[in-house]
Amino acid sequence: MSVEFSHSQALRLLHDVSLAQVREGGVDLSNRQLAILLTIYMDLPPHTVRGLAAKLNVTKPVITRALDAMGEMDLVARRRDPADRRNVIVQRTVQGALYLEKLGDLVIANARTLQA
Amino acid sequence: MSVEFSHSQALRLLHDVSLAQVREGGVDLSNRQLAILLTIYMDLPPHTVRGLAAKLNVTKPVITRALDAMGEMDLVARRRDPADRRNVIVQRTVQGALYLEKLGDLVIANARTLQA
DNA sequence: GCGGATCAATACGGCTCCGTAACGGTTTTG
DNA sequence: CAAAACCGTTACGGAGCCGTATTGATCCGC
Repeated sequence: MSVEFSHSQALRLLHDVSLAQVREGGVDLSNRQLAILLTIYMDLPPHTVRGLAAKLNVTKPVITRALDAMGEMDLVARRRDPADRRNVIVQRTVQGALYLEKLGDLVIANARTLQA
Repeated sequence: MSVEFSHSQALRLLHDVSLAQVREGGVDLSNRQLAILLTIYMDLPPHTVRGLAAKLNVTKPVITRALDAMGEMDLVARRRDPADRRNVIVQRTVQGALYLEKLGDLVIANARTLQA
């Protein structure tokens, strides 16, 4: 089932969500970091640095640094691939799942208040 | 008319939109900048630096710097208030309206593809 | 008018992220 | 096995944004 809404509803939703994020002032991820985090949690594993870099069309150091930052916040975890020890497998964490759950709730709550 | 969707739909929408923004690699605004831009275009004018700072719960220099950056991209314009020359009135631009129109289209297009 | 209040902008030091390039560790190839 | 390929990380210089404090301009109360 697809979701339909108007142009102004779409912008209003973005506005309300980003405003809530800014006003809250808690965890504040860049657009790139959020894209990486959501990819890790919504696309099928396994996720490697190289794979994420290709999927997001950015360089590998960008992924490494984003994982450093989000790992510091316990939003993701890293682990060497035992099968090929050159690879790093990026894994989800309880903290990360919790963060995205709240983010999803925020979107839903704001979507519900949209006027046509 | 409100818009209802599921938790995973909400996150999928965020994922697709942020991914498109990152992959595209064009104009990339911080969360704060986007919140400011959307406020300028969706809330009733007039918009002052102080007013925006209060609405977003950030300090005034944050607004000034964001307006500097977005003004450089022609997404917003500044003008002294003739009635009280201490104030600066923030105005919309054609370029800014165009950017938000594309952004809204991106959200709508992605929302349409959501699966239940 | 003059002093204080109010507005936006700027100065400053610090932090984060960027892109390119180089690096060690691991695996594959010939 | 040695050489080449591959993977993730780190080094480096540069750019952008942060918060606090200050400045310069303008308005208001007495």
